Amino acid sequence: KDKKEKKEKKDKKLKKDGKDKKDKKDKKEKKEKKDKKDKKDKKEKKNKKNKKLVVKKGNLKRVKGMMKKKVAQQKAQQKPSKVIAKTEDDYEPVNRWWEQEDGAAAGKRGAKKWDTFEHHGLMFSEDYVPHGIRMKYAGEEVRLTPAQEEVANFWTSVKGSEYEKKEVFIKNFWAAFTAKFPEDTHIKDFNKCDFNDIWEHREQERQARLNRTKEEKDEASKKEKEGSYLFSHALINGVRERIGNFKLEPPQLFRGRGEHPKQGMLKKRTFSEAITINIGPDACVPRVLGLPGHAWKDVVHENTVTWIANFEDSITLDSKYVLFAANSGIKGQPDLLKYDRARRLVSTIGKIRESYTKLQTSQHLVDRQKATATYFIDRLALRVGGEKDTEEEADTVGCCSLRCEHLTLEPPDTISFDFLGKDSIRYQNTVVVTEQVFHNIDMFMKDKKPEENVFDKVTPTVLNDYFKDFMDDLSAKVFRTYNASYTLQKELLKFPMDKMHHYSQDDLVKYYNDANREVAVLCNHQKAVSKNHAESMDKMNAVKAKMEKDCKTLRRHLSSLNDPRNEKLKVKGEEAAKLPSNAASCKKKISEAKMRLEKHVKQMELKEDNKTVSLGTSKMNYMDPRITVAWCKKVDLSIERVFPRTVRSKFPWAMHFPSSYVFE
DNA sequence: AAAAAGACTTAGAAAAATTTTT
DNA sequence: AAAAATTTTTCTAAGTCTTTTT
Repeated sequence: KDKKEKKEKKDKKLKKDGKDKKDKKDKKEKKEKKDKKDKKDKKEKKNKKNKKLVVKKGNLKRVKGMMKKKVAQQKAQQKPSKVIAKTEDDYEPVNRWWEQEDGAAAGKRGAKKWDTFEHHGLMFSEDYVPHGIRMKYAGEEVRLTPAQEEVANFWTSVKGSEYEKKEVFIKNFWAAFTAKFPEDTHIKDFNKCDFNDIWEHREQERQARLNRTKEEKDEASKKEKEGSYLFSHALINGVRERIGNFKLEPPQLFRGRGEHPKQGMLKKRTFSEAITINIGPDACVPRVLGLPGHAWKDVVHENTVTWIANFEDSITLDSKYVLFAANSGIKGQPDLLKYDRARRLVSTIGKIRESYTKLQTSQHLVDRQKATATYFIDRLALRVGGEKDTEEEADTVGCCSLRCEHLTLEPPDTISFDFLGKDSIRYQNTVVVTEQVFHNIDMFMKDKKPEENVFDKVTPTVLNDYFKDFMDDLSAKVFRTYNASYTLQKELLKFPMDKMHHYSQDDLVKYYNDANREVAVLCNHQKAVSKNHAESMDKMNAVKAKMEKDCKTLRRHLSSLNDPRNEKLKVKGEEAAKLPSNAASCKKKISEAKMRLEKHVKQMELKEDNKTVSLGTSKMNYMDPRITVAWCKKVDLSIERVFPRTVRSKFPWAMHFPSSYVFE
């Protein structure tokens, strides 16, 4: 049965691919693509061999079953004399946990995650290799020790970014840099330092790397893969799964977001002595590869957690985790539960709204604040906003930590928000609220200083405890997931199914992206304006002007064609030759040119609208992927057009849902 | 009851890869 | 063929939220 389904899928895909290609590509391109694909296939075959090796090394009983399966798979693949096309399923065997009954059960927090678990530890970066380029101090060359030189390198890698100009960053870097010098050094003044030679040298290296030929790049990435394949996957319950961050973070100057007080501090190289390894009790403890003579801090066998290793971050001093990649079952299971939780909120939200509307008039200040804060979390999809220590972190806020200075009240019912949220992203929004909410906020803010909290009686714990009354696994963040998914569905439902056939695949993608954008705006997912946005906008404006001129020229030409008495156009030879010789063809040209102009203007608008909006975050984290899958099936749009590979491989469990799926 | 620890999700920047334009 | 633009992937910072400790 399984095979049949797979085959069907493949066939469908093939057809679609064909269609897409016909749309645009000419034959040449087709051929090229095929070649590329063939290459890929070869590569993947090699990888598979490697995988087998890894499996062989494993000493687990379960592996035997897997091996049999794999052999069978391979035989099946070898049999047909011609392989016409491969799907992604052929490249990486997926762990189909969702096909088992209650397959996501292990996704619950604290549930047992594995019976057997083995991996090869973490990948350490190579030791620092000095280049010997000197810095200048007050015009004089200074020879640097390797340790000094390394920190100097870190500084040059920040050149051209905002960090280079930030006072705090410079201060912290300077402290880290001078710590590498003896106390009696004459190097005392940052402004007398000139790192340009070092920058130049590293920039040259960077350019050389960028300018490598395709072959050289492929060769390098092949080598890189060979070097990391040992570490990139773990074997959990006998299933090979990708690890997300198996490479240790290279040392660098800490790049905190916004006004982070620790930006520019030296983030030190992590050694094995700071790392705890989590692994099956029967598995071999991995060697500390690359650091001879070193040992792990500890080895534990905890099968109720998802981490592979855990180490202390030298900047924040709290622990960081090495975790599985997003496409792994161990990440997929809790993710599925997350979206189902948000779905259950759809049928509970009515009760919650009723409750908090009532509580907004409560005699108890705590309840009143709680209910009003919940209103924001529900209606504006604000984050809950835990307390932060501004000595240690950037000063950002969420709902509970909003201060009076972040709100402006405009009677009778309008509130303006202006604050820095997560990642120091600015949230600016003006909303009309209910009379009661306005009254409450006004009351909470009365007699408070700008730097005091609006909701001084409420903390995330208070809110989350309140939410537990309605659903035992409801917390503040679920409202964001719910809101995002609900909005996507609402927007996609507006699609006119009866006019479906007037929509090209590109039109459908645009329709989807418009819905996606609604969600991203709601969640305030932003990105920095690209460096050359203004420039390319200017270019597009120039093209627009040219198009408008062309339209005008054609219209004048038409009028002179219609009536010779009208003023003749004064155009030069080449351009004149292009003008049509009769009125009918001129009319046609005008309408064509008009269409082109309209399309171009639309494109410009879209670009401007998208300038600061990031669609990816909601796609990866907030919108139930089954809504997208269902819609794509309904309108016959191939999922690849809206879900890039990373997204598809994160949501394999969502792909089989039918077009009738609803988020409710 | 408050604070800290612990574990995991969510986030934008930057790098890398790919596609489009010149 | 090179350059520019755009998309995708990688990286790791920055949140949330539950559990444990004080």
